[in-house]
Amino acid sequence: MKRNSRLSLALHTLGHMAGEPDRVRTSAEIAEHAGTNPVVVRRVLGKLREAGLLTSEKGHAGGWKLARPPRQITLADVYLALDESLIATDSDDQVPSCSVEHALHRRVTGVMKDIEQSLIERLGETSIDEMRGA
Amino acid sequence: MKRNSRLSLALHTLGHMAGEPDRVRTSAEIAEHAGTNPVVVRRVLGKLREAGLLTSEKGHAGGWKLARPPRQITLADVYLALDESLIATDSDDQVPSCSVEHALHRRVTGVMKDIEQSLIERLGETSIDEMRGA
DNA sequence: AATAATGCAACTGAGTTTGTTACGAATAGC
DNA sequence: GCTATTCGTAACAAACTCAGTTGCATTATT
Repeated sequence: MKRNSRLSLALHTLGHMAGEPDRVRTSAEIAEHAGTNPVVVRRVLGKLREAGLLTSEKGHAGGWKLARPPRQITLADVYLALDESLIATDSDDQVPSCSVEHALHRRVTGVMKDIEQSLIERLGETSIDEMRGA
Repeated sequence: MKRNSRLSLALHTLGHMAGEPDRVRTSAEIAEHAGTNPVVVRRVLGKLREAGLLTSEKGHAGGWKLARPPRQITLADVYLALDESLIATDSDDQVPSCSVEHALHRRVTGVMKDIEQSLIERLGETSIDEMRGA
């Protein structure tokens, strides 16, 4: 895998789950489908669980399941859950001292935040139901 | 610096240039403002030059300048010039063999491409003139 | 008790990216 | 022509990121 593999893994898995919402899947099963490792799956799906998109059960017959109907989970939910912040600006310890620089910096940051907001709104228009498979 | 520093560096520099479009700036000067290294600046701005957004002149009194009026350079131009592909899908050597998987894979890929297209369109609505400083 | 699953920490290896040095090529001014 | 200045590029080091892996504790079912 390469870049954005977390987002990709999340979307593929949710796409599967949207097809059979009631089926409980183990991380091993999901990892097999995705061609990766169960621990990696648990790491990514753990984020989605924290965000309330999935539930997981330990022990025998445990595994992962959607926490809501597929139509009520949007790509924005997934994006925010993964906390990727693709349009991230530089860190706060990087703010320039010069006032002209500072003004420009704030403007650039503001524009980037606007763009990210637009992206999130756009993502909110698509539910995982719209890419379900099987 | 951290993540997306290339995009950030490009936007900050273009923001400056949009404020004084005729002024020629050296990579050393730009690097000083950005708190980085001239070679790093040349690397990033080189991409923008390849895309036709900037011009550079060697030798005495050489340096960098906008190739077009600030209003005619959009954030989409910058994004595409840097070739970042934030919403990139996984590489082609990763396509699954199972037909069900394959169908889902194509759908997920399609959705991600749509999203990236939306992002680019949104970026095209803002020109670097709108974040000019000084 | 045995089995099967998640949760989590720690480590490794590959890959990416920034920073740096060095040097060649081109240009302007003297 | 000579010199100073600047870009262009290659090569390398250091830091960081990330997927993958192992190991083990915890929890739940049988």
